[in-house]
Amino acid sequence: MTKEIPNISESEWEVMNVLWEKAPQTASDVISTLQEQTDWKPKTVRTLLDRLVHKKVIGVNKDKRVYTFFPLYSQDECQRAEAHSFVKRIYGGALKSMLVQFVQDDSLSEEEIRELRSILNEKPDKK
Amino acid sequence: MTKEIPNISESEWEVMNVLWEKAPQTASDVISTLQEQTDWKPKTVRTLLDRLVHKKVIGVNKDKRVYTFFPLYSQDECQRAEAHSFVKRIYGGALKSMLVQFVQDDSLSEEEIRELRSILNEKPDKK
DNA sequence: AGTCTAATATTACAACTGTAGTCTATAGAT
DNA sequence: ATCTATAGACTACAGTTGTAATATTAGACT
Repeated sequence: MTKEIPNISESEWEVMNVLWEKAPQTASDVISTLQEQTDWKPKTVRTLLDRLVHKKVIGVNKDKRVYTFFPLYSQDECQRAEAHSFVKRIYGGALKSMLVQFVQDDSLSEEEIRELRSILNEKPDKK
Repeated sequence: MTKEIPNISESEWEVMNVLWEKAPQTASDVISTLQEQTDWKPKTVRTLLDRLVHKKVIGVNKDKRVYTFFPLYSQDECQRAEAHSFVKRIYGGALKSMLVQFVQDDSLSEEEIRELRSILNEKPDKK
């Protein structure tokens, strides 16, 4: 019964990341934060917010003169949704292929590899 | 000096996967294969092939009356490109977060986990 | 040689995206 | 009460994507 999460575009993800960081936030808040990381004009961010509201990925509180926005899905939910469709599309579902690639690429630090090992080791035996 | 790989859309990836499987192939070949996995009309697949040619992701051999198509980039290259930008966007670059999520999700079979462990173990110590 | 068929080439068209700009209304400043 | 800066609403506009349909052309068949 997993709710169907709407598609979130690349730019929209940036906005979502800001809102997951802290919510609710006003448009100006989000704009300020994004101004530091991107070169988008305020109106651009505003459009992205409006689109996310329209797509029902975020909600908006209109009680006050200045609206505030907040996510309607957890970051975790959205990440999982994206990740699964991504792995399916790009690796034909073979998650392992991707991991192998990353490990080969040295995308992971020694530290991360150690952590990963322990995560894998702690993984309880399948039911 | 990594060549800039053009963006490959979701549908286009399906086509690419067919061509990486075997190349060169005629449009009909690709169409047949995809007809088994999708419900796309032949013309749709044809359009995707044309677009990939236009984007210079695949090449086309026009010597014969019936053209044949072939990838211009290896699957590996494209996967890496996609994967890196994906992890950056969705997980803020924290690959580990994604892996943890997958492991938690039981996305990996016992078998895969075993394999992964050995991959991690064999990973030579960093220079 | 004429016709049919299968490929190729061209065109379509709406939704989604990236990237804003203009118009309107209102809270705050004077 | 009036003016002004801002927030919000509406509009813009081209490129990408999904999803094809129509038109043309050149071998294959009769």
